[in-house]
Amino acid sequence: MPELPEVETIRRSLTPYIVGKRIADVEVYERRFRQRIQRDLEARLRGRSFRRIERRGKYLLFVLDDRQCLLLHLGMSGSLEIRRARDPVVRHDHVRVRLDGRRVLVFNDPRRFGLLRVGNRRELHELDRVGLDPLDDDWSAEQLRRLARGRRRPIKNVLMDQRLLAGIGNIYANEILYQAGIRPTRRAGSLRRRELEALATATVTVLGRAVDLGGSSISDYVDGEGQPGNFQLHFAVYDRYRQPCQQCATPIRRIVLGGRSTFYCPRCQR
DNA sequence: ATATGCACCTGTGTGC
DNA sequence: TGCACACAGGTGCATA
Repeated sequence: MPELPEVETIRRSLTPYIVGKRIADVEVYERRFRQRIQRDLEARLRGRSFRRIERRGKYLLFVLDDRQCLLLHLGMSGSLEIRRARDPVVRHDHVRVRLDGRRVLVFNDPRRFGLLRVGNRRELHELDRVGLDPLDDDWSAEQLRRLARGRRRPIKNVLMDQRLLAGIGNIYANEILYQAGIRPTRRAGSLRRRELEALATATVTVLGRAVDLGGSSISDYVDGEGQPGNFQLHFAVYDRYRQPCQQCATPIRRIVLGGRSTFYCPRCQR
């Protein structure tokens, strides 16, 4: 579910509830994830305080006061929400972090594709493999050119490769390519300088706009306060198979690329 | 280097 | 109603 804009929205919405707060207690109800939740996760968290929340691509990093960090990935269906400590535990609530007082941070994940792990930064090697963040200040067409040069893969696959660019998933790859007027199947290495510039710009504008709108809520995504996002109201192509392109009215096409549904306008994207 | 398929899971929508 | 099936925001691995 969550891509960069949703993860960033969650990060921002949780920050005021989390930063400076002490962890009064931790309850784990389910450890069977793709990567099993550590046996001593509760012990490592209990009594610690949160310094800040960082984001790297689709990962959230909760920095604690003892050089340890809680690394979290929401996978396909994960959510993080602040609730009242007395609220009932519901289906697929797997971890509850009780903050002092009446609040609790709840990790809920029906499909259990998420990841939750405590360690110091060098132990969290998942982060070694995440690429450039397109919302960082140093992101540029020049950077994108380096990533695309010589590659024969479709540009959409390059955008979604987390080792190259961090944070872009299926929704935003489709939307960014539409905004840039580039067909998802184009070989990355074949893009002209002007196209790469348009693509680098589209990356920033689309992701930025999505963050401003609180991300996309298709069926179930909500931020840390339970609020849905609104970017789904502005999809140009994603999930719009056969619907008219908003610029030229040509029906949107759907193909499969890298096993993922891919949507584009055959007229506006060349 | 790259492409494909599958595995990991549950939930939802569709057609019969 | 029930059932089978396709598909879903992600990632990692095995195989070609």
